[in-house]
Amino acid sequence: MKAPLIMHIDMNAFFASVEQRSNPELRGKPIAVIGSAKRTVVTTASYEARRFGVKTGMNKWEARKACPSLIFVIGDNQKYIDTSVRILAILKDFSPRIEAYSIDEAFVDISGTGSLFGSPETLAASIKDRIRKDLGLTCSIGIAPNKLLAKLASDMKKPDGLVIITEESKAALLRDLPVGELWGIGPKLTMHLGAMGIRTCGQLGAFPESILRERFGIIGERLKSMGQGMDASPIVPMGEEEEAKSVGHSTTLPADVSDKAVIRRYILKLSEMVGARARRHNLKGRKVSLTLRYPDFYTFSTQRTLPSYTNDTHSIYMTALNILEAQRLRSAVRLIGVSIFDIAKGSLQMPLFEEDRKKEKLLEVMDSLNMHFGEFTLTWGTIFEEYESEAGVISPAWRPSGVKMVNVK
DNA sequence: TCTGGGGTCCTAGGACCC
DNA sequence: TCTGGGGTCCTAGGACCC
Repeated sequence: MKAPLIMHIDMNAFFASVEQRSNPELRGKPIAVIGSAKRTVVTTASYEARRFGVKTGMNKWEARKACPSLIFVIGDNQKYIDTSVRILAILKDFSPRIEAYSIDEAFVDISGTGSLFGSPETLAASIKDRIRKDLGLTCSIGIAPNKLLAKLASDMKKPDGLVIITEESKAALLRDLPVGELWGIGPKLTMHLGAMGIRTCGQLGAFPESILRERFGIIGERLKSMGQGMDASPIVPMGEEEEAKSVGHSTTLPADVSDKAVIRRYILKLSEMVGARARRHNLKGRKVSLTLRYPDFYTFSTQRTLPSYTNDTHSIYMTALNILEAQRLRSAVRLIGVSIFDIAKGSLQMPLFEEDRKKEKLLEVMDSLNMHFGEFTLTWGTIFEEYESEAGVISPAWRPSGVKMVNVK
């Protein structure tokens, strides 16, 4: 049996690089890709901007303060989607087993490709070449026996890096590596582990599993093996992904809102976005949740279980509205979110009654019209123009196809 | 004139049933 | 008057990821 070999490809400053590629005036300059909404954050900073300390997640003012000459570019999701699809097509030439992990990252199973494409170094060089020639973009590539280490490797040299970790080299690498560098160990776990005297992967890998398990539950079982650089998680090739488990949309309002009528209209818009996307993919949910965020960032969501599975905008809206009406708002609201979950494939849940069938027909017509004439041409109730300009930032949970191919205008 | 949006997985506690 | 345990469903919330 051939030894598993996994490649992780991480596009360098993806959105910013695509913008610099398509607009020569931006090349070599500090730029930050942002959303078009009023309260937006930096999605990606170019390497020139990063040198000034501009980071993902900064708001515009923080970013401007870090780098006064920073150029803000409003992101163009369709451009990134098209580019991502082309990258995946290039990867397809090298292996059929590709996991589109996010819009700018992919795992490729390159086990046993040696006879076709040469050594891992040669293969990585060929892929980098194709991406550079065809798209004018650079990427960092990590190659290792599993996904955990491949991801770590691609992160070790940026931009345009290539790092290979082998079974033989991993122990020396992990010995002094901070645990927080590992994929899946975030700030909180780093803190808790630190309090236990565990700071490096070497220490984590040598720690008694029983204690980790006791302290961290099911995650604890994995932690020790992660510290040892072991990971059995499989590549999930494109087209073999599991069905989505939830479908949702949320929006940060241009300004905090306390008027319930306005909040209701946003809930309607979000319900329609959720319903339309779920219907497009024939998914129905049995639970609806409404999320509210207050100006102090206190965020909570309340869910309600429905008697049957639905993807009907009206049902989603009414349920979310019921949740809202049961709340006493603490203050003005900053963010509103609506999602459905506990998902079933729609065809498994045929409507029982004629009324429901008629409603479904109506929704189908509405959806097809909206598809031709743009979102929200037709919808339940009134959606005012004032909301049309709200634009989102593309989700990294994005997939080239299926329900996760969200493209918020 | 602060702090986006879309996800997954896990845990804990309470209701309810046998 | 005091004593269970197991199982499922449900909700809320947190950690993590890009």
